Amino acid sequence: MRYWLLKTEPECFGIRHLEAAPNQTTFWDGVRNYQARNMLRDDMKPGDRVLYYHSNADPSAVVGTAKVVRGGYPDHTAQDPKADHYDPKHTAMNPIWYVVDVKLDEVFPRELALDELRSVPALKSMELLKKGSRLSVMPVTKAEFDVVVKLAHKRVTAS
DNA sequence: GCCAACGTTGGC
DNA sequence: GCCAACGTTGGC
Repeated sequence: MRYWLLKTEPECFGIRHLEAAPNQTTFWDGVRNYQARNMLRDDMKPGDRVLYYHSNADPSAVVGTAKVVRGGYPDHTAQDPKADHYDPKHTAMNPIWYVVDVKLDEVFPRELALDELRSVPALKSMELLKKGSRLSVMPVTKAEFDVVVKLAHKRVTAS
């Protein structure tokens, strides 16, 4: 089993959208970057765990967890000329872009904003926290995943 | 809105 | 295959 971090924008497909989706499941589409595509297509398998991250948010934060329920399969939205991420080079015969299905695990009792994550020594080498890391899919270690989940459940004491 | 950090494109 | 120009991402 592997561990991942997926980025969404809260207004676009935030964790509340996932929560409201039928069966709390949706396909995670719109990736148009080859490195990220390769991970979706080749590496993400049912049962993998996912940290759900909100980017361009106030504050940007990890807000919950999800599970991969279906591994990479072609992103049909790439074939829709009206879709945001339409790509004429993508066809049913020769798909370029891929999606996975994810199902909500948990909305964290509290968000873990970037600055808080940065303050945790165990997360120092987390991909998300590296300068210039822009991929919307990135691998996370089991240790990092566990630390983040634990932290989200830790009661915050007034300082 | 600024800007750094990438990725992609295309001329050569 | 190099590299400049351009586009996008995303934190701030």
